[in-house]
This record gives sequence, C-alpha cells and structure tokens, in this order.
Amino acid sequence: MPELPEVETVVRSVAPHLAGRKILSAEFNSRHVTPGNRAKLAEKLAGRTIRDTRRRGKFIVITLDEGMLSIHLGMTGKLLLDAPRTDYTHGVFTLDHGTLLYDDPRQFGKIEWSPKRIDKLGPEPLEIGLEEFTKRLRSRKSRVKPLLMNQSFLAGLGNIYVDEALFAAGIHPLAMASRISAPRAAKLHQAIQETLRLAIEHRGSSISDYVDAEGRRGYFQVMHRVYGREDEPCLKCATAIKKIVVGQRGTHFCPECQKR
DNA sequence: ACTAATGTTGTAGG
DNA sequence: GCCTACAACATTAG
Repeated sequence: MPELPEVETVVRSVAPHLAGRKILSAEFNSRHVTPGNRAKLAEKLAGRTIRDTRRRGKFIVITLDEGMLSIHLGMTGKLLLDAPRTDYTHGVFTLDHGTLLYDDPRQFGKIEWSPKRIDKLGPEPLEIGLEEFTKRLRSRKSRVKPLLMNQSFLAGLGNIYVDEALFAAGIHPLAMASRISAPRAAKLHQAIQETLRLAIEHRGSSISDYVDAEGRRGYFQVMHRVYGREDEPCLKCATAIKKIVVGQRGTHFCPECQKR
C-alpha cells in the first residue's frame, strides 16, 4: 500500500485526530510488526501524550511528550481511526478520545520506538533541489530504477512512482545513473516532484486495498500511465507498454518513449 | 499449483 | 564501500 503519497495521505488524515491525545494503553500481538519486547513497548507508550504526527520517507513518525514512535506500513499496513478490529489487527492504541488500529495482513510493516533506520534515509524527494539531485544522481554507478528505489538515496519513492516518474521523464529504467545528462536529470527531478504532488492531490493509489486512516480510497491509480498497464497502448505513442524485471521488481515502461 | 503483489533486510559474490 | 542477485518474511488474488 504505501509509498510517499499514500503515507502522506494517511498522515494528513490521522494527524489532526491525534494531536494532543493521550495514549491510555497500547497492545501488540505480532512478533513481525513489533519485534522485541512487545509488552515493554506498550508499557513505554501508556500515559504518553501525542505532540504531532509527520511523515519522513515512507515512515509515519509520532512525536510524544517523551520519545517517538515510528510506523512503517510495509506492503499491506493500514492505520485506522475508530475502526473495528479484524483478524489482521496487530496494534491497538486506546486514546483518551477514540482508538487507533494498526492492521496488516502480511505483517511486513513495523511499529518501533525511535528506529535508527530513519537516520539512514536520504533526502525528501519533494524538498531536494535540482543541483543536489543532479550531483547525487550522476555520482552513482547504478541503474536508475534501483537507485531511485533505494531509500538512502531518496526517501519515499517505491515501485509505482519510480515507474511513473521514469515514464514522465522519458528515461529507460535500466539507464546508468552516472550517464544521465544534466538536462535529463533536470527532467527527472521535475517528473518525480510532479508525479508525487499529483498523486498526493489524488490521495494516493489504491491498487488493492489501500485506504487512509478514515477508510477512504485514493484515486491516483486511474491516472497511472505505465504501472499495471502491460500490453496496453502507451498514452503518448500507442506502443504497447512493456513489463520487465529490474532489481527483482516488476517494471513497466514504454519502449518507444523510454529508449536506452 | 503457481505467480506476483505499493517493502525491507541480510547474505554472498564481484 | 558500492553494486547485483537472491532468499526470506506472511498473506491474498488471479
């Protein structure tokens, strides 16, 4: 479910409801979502007051009066306000007003107390300037797609938005990052920011079951130009969209608009 | 039955 | 250290 636009949408939908709330109690029951001592984590959270809720890359960061909690939605994680529990509820936060649930069928998500992983994240794609982006991009000896997926290079892009941004920039996913010209790097920088902004405007992509904290689906999926459109005509040139595997991920592109 | 799925991490090898 | 490939994690859907 979650790349930057989806996480941003969840944060926007949940933040106003959480600000100033007190966590009366918390409970966790997945050794995957909450590795380590779950009872101890719940203990640390009980009695804490929520200051604010923000996004950093694909992480939801909840700052408390003492300490901070991070939530990563993995592939199928959902953060839900005042929703009924399900078979996949692996975290429950009982607040002074309302309840916050963490649901996650695949349990690839994580709920952690100030994880060090956040310190290793690269710049925010919506904040990095063109000059720094170009310098970082061209200094790496890697294919462009896996590089853009690398969270220590840029924080927040995932499989959908990398494919969409590369299409918008007219760059082949297997292009070597170090060999992308300055004008094309500028085009990519702009494509990434425009794609993400447009996706956030449309409240993210609901491919299977993504919803925000109030259960609303996003509607950017109907605007995907390559992702999930294998064999369908390119919207620019009508050539059939191709699907290949790059960095072990399904990769969609137009062989005509994104030449090597 | 098999495959792929919006993600990350650990391991091994070049 | 950087880069690539692969496996693993757990579950569902086609």
